[in-house]
Amino acid sequence: MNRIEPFQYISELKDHAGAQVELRGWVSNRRDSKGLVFIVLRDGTGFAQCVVNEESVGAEQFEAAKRLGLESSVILWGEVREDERQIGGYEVQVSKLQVIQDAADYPIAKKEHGVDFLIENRHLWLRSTRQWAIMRVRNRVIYAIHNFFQANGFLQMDAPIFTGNAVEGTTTLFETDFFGQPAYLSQSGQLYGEALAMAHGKIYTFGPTFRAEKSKTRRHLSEFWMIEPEMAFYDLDMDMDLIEQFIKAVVADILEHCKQELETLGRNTTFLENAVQLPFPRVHYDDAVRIIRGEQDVNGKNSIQTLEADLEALRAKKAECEKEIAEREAKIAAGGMKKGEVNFNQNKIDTLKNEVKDLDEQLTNIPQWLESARNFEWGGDLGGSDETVLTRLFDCPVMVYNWPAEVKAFYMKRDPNDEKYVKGVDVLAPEGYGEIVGGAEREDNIDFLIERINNEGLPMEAFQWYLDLRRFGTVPHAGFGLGLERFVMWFTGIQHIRESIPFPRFYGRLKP
RNA sequence: UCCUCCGUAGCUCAGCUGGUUAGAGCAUCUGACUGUUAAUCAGAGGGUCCUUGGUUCAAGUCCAAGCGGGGGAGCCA
Repeated sequence: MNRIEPFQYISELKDHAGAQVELRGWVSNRRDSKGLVFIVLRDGTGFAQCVVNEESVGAEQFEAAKRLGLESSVILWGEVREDERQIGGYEVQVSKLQVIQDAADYPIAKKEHGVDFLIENRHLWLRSTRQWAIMRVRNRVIYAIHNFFQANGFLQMDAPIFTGNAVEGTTTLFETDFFGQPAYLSQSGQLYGEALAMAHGKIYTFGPTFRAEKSKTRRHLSEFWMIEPEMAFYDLDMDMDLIEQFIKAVVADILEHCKQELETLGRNTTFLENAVQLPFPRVHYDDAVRIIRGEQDVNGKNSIQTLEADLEALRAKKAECEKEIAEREAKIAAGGMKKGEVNFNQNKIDTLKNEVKDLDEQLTNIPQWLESARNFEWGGDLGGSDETVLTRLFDCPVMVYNWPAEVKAFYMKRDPNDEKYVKGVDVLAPEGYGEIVGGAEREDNIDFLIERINNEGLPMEAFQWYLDLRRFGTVPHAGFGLGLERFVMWFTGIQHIRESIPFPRFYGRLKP
């Protein structure tokens, strides 16, 4: 488009070195010294330090700048100077300043906050550096996903959000009133995706999904976004090939286009780079069970021993933290310290104490995980901890395929070689991020499908339209579902899925 | 639904085996400082210790119930 804005953006400063610019934005931080005020301005495209000098702007504007509250909105004019010490490498020497609004008592302070407080102020929290970076990665992930599918002959087709029945029959759904009859918020667009694949060959849906489970974990949401491709004439092997190429393409795109954001987030990109370079291991469910139970090693690594070593390492780390806390406390108690030094040590102690809390939580969880891994029985679904145990042994995403039929949904195709199994696949991300993709070849035989619907006790009437897809030109086909937020979580390295979506909805949280 | 941890200033937290008037940092306000990076320094204001009940001469601290929250299990992406 032709340029509309009569002002410049922080992201453009590098093109204006030595020149005058006009910036419009918000005061994300302010410090002052005699005759100088340092404003860290943010405008959505980035952050830049702007220096207000009393001699350049005069007493009146200087006083105004000195009093600006955090998140005040301002317009600044000034000269761009290169300065290696600054974020982005540039700063602005302000010659004129106009305050749009002087904001008072911004609730989010320049210090640590608890999760609950931050979620309560999510509408403001989104302005902070980390959240800003996460949202930019999210945007690029969405863009890269569309790019990949659009470039490879897939049509984007949306599934309905109101549905008359549950897809898998197992999960709790949100019930609403649809002109007098009960309707459920969609928990998956997959069945509709299959109908569209029979019309267009290769399609994908990209929409919100809803689960009413009262989950209280760092990787569950009540409302999240799912991408569900569906391909006619694909079997499970082709499905897995697609999943792998797709994930590699999106990861590569993010590594290329979100360098700055990943750096801001302090993300170690080793595993992301691995995901682009290394072939994803494909592990049969039976092998996964043996690996989890510690009966089969992977590249010389044993699951139980690895977990026990992790436990030992955590204990050592905790002891180290406690030692440092004691040392710093003793130093403070000894006295003779300047106030600033006391504060510095006190802050260190606070950080360490929080670390110890986190470690304690892991120390109570891991023994339970060990117990669950040792006693894992063939035929069960992998729990969150089992996923961690398994992925801990690999350096890139792992695909577990051929699952026991009982633990998977009715629409998955039974393996003709052994009917105990269905041709499903779960993709587990490394670094403890767990299941990011669930996919399968679909049952294309109408008789088997009817049998499964009956066995699960699902209402046959609701599935008649779906069975039509098998009555009229049934073909082998496959697809998968990808959780956008879990994907974003893994890319950004964040510990909580609630940070991966602008306004998270989860058990107990409907506002803001 | 189950297990587990937590609830003290606007925010993050300390407060020991119950014992004077409830503590710190940040934030806010006043002042100092011409290069700060969560700036620093001096000072000021700021409290229903989640609620209810109990034990006690005495409860932020102990006990019980409730409410709210974190993490995990189940369920899944």
